[in-house]
Amino acid sequence: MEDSERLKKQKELIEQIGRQNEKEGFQPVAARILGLLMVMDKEEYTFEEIVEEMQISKSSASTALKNLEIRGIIEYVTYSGDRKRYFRFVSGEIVGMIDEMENKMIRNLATINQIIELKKDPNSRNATFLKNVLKGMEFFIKNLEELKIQYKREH
Amino acid sequence: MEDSERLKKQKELIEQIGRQNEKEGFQPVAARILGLLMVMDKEEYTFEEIVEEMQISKSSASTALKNLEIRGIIEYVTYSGDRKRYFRFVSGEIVGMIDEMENKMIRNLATINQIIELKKDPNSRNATFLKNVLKGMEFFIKNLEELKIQYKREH
DNA sequence: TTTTTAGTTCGGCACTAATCGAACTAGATT
DNA sequence: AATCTAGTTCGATTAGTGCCGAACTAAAAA
Repeated sequence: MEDSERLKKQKELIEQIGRQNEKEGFQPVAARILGLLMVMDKEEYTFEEIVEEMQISKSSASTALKNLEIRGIIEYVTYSGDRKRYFRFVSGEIVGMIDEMENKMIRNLATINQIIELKKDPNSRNATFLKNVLKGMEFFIKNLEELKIQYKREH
Repeated sequence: MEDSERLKKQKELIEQIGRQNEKEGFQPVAARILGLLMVMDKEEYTFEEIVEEMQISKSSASTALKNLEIRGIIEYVTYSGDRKRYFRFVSGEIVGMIDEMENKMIRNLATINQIIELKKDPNSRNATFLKNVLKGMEFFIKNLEELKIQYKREH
């Protein structure tokens, strides 16, 4: 593929990833910066370069980058003798992603337990439904735990 | 537990679930209606009852209920000789939840593949990182598939 | 045929979130 | 000491959501 064609496709992909990330709760600018840092061949962007590339104000860049950094999705490095920050994305550890999913499930599990405990009739439609969900969640959480161990062993 | 005390705790739980659901992208009113339908002992609420209970306008109720229904989270039933709709929450099938998670992963996987394909240097830091993430995701997706089968067999 | 019931749709207000520009800061350079 | 660089912080503005009331509709009841 020609370089110019690849660049064009990369830009399109950044936009697509941007929209995808917006759905994950990122603000538009942050979502696209993240896309930039993932997609482009250049792997470390300075603050100024991001402002240039994305056509955004310095203040927007500043807030977006801070947010992304706090969430642990990007980081920056510096090189001695150079005051600039070089931003790059932090590789998402797959086990960490699974952990996150699991934690969310565990929180939901706790809530569902609370609902059931407050039911007058523990055999009502909803109570029964919720108990089933609970059982299923417990099954998957237990097995995810094992999968994580297996994955760590294999890699 | 006394009925009045339970009711009080149920109301609190609805509020808590409401806030939780807001974080999942539901609008405040929809988030709390969902809580109501899950928590209360009464398992089918009419439109009017929801308006009453939640102290919201009919229009808000209408939009919130439509949204929840479109998302497949609640449904309504009718009884012959009664024009009212009786809303209730749809029990989340655990396997369905896992499917959803899996589909999200698969979509991410497709995106990551696109990124890698557009990289000039397939051995660059980011390309390598992304390939690792890809491998991990494939591992978990494959095994989730097996877990689902096992779960279905056991239940 | 008129009225009532059970909602839906629409326009607008209120509030929140996103982005901007301008002023500022702290460290490096001249 | 003054200037430059690399950002940050702080209102102001704009864009977007959420919710409401009022008007509307379609079916049932009187």
